[in-house]
Amino acid sequence: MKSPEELTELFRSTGRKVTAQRQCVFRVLQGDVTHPSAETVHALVSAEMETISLKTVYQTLYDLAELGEIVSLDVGTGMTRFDPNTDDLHHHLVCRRCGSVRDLVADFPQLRVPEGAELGFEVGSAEIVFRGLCPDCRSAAAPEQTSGRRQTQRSRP
Amino acid sequence: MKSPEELTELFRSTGRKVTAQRQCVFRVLQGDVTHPSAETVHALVSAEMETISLKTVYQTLYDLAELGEIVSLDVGTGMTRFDPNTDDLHHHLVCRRCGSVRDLVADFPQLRVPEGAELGFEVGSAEIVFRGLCPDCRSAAAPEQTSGRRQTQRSRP
DNA sequence: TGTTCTTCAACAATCATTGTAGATACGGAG
DNA sequence: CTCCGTATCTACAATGATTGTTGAAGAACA
Ligand SMILES: [Mn+2]
Ligand SMILES: [Mn+2]
Ligand SMILES: [Zn+2]
Ligand SMILES: [Zn+2]
Repeated sequence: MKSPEELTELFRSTGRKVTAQRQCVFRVLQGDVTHPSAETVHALVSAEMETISLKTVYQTLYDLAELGEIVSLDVGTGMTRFDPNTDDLHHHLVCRRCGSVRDLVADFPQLRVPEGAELGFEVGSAEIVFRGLCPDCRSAAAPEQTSGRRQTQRSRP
Repeated sequence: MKSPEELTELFRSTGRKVTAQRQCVFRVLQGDVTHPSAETVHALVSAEMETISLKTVYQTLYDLAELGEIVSLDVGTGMTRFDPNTDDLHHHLVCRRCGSVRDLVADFPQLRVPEGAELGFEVGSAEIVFRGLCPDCRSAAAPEQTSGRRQTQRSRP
C-alpha cells in the first residue's frame, strides 16, 4: 500500500474525492499487519473521528481494493479481512481459536497446478492458508486476551 | 464420507437419533462432488421431503462435520460449503465468476512452513485455494448457465 | 407400550454487509 | 476566493446467511 500522501494523490487522479475520513483510514491502514476487519478499522478510525460511519469505512476499503492498494481476504473467520500488504508471494497463518491472521513470507515455487489436473479450469491465482494456534492461544490457559482485538468467533449451534 | 447405512450406525452409536430427514441428507451428500452449500443441500433434500426445514439440514451437516464425515469449507463465496471428500491431500479450484468449487487432487509435498518462519505459531493444516474461471464461465458469452446450481454472488456496492 | 431424551418445523433474532436518501463538502472553473 | 456539480457523508433500513427458541413429534430402549 502506498503512503497516505500518495493515496491522496491517487484518489484525486482517479476522480475520487479526498476527505478527512478517507485520509484517516489511509493512516490507520498504514503499516498495519493485523489484517483488520472493516469493523476493526472502524474502531481504530473512531478513536480519531468520533462520528465516522461504518459504511464510509467499507466504502473506502472497497475503493482501496479496487485500486489494488489493499487486498480483501476471506480466511473463514466470519468477516472479510483487509491487507495493506499486496505482495503476491506471501501467505497466511490463521489462528483457529482467536481468528488472528499473520503473514507468512515464503515463496512456494512449485505451487503450479499439475498439467492436465485443471480439466478446463483457467487458474489465475493461488492462496495458501495455514491453520493452527497463535502464540497467545497456544497457552490454553489463556482463553481471554487482556489486550488486543477481539474476533467475532463463529459459535457452534 | 461413509455410506448412508454406515452413517446411520455411526449416528446411533454416538447417541444421535436417526430420522428420515437425516438419512435423506446422507443420501444426497453421497457422491456429491459439487461442494454444496447448506441451502443447496436443502433444495436437493426438499425434492424428496417437502417439509424439511433448513435448520434441520444445518444441524445434520454440523453433526456430520463433528464426526469428521464431511468438511466445512469457507472459500469466500459467501456461504459455507460442505465436502463429503475428507481426503487431506486434495485442494480446491474456485470459479471467481459463478462460485463453483472443484476438487484438485494433487499432493504438494513441499507445503511445509519453512523452519523458523512460524514465529511461535503452531501450524496444524494447510489449504490451497486456486481461483480462476471454470470451463462454463471461460466462454464469457455464457453469463448464465442453463443448467446447474446457481451461486449467490457477492455484488459490488 | 411407556418413558425419556433427541430432533423436528416454524418462527424470531443475530451478524456482517449492502442499499437508500437527504445533507454536506471536495475541488475545478471562473 | 467563491460557486457549482457531483462525489461522499451519516443515519437508517434492508438483506442474506446463519443461529436461537419453543412446543410438538419421533426414535431408542426397557
Ligand atoms: Mn497478509
Ligand atoms: Mn473437495
Ligand atoms: Zn489465537
Ligand atoms: Zn464458473
